[in-house]
Amino acid sequence: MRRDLITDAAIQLVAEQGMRGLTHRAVDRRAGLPEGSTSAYFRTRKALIEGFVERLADQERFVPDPDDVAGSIARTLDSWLVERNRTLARYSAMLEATHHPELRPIMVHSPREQATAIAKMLGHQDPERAGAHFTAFLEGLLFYRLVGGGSTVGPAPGTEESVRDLKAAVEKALRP
Amino acid sequence: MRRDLITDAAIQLVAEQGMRGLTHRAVDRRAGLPEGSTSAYFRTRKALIEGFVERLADQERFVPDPDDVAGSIARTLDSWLVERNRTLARYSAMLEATHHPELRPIMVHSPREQATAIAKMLGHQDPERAGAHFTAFLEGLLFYRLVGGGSTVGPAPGTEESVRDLKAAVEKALRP
DNA sequence: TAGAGTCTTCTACATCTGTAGAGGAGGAAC
DNA sequence: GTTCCTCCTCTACAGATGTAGAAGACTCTA
Repeated sequence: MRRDLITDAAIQLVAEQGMRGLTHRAVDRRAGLPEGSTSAYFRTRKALIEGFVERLADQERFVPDPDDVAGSIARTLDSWLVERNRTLARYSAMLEATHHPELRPIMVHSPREQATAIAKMLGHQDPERAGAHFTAFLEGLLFYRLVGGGSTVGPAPGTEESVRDLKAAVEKALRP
Repeated sequence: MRRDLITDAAIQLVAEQGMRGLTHRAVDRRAGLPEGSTSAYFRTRKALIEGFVERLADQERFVPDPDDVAGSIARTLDSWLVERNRTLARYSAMLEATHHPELRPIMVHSPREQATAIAKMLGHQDPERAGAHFTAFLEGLLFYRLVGGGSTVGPAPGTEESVRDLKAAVEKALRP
């Protein structure tokens, strides 16, 4: 699918060079397509941005295992660290949404409601707030590991140690 | 000081339009200076970026009150939420540092060592890790409040309620 | 007051970017 | 085979951008 080829190239570009690197022609080159291809599929830059954010949102799906909440969350986080570029692109997109409101509905961000549900399940009083804090913690864990101080921090993603470390942190955050 | 005028305008621009909005001429306009001013002070775009990141780093100084660790941290966090644009610009800079290594030494990010020290003080075993998790949590709290789901979340910054909410979160995170 | 040195403004230009449209290639329908 | 339609590639162009240097305004010293 040409369209996915293009949005995937856009994601890589944004991860590697930031939003500034996202130009029609740069995407053409990155995807190995003839000049003008990206411009044909996404006539405006706004459309291109929305296209790549949609692609990001499509690929994002997470269902926690009720028998191993902390473990499944830790594994998911670790996989996001492994897919470094996708996650970096996601942060760029979130920052972009700050001054580009049309993007917000695309990145619905159901995680928050999930977190509230989990907090309720674990018997927090005020699960609303606990869920928000929990989400913040996860978001921060990820962000900090990926860009904290400008570069990666902590055990190498994809290893057992990484998952273990993440799991310990998640367990602590889940504690009432 | 012309130089500070320029870097301050750059910070606002980046917060409002992202890195892409950071161009020499846009900074001139934003700062109300004649065209060419920014270009004279920062001949290349790279220099301009480094200039504004330095300015950000200069303004960032945090010393926790040992008698009220959680409270002083919470108040600082709240003040960063109030200075929304500065904090947003900082996130843009962190993302930028990902593919622009020269920026890393500028944003030294001492918070991490401070966090380790605090963790040690509070008697955590493995203060290294506890400090890292704590920093991640704070970073996440901030990030999530400011850009979570694409827009601001939680109690209005600058209010007593905001500080109280933050303090509760910080206290929990500080618990061994 | 004259001169030297710095700060500021203006102008130039090659390159890149967003966006549009013209036309071709290929396949399906008839 | 002809017609139609969709998908793709190429070209054009106005405007923005990075960067450099020329020239004017200002400031301080002697």
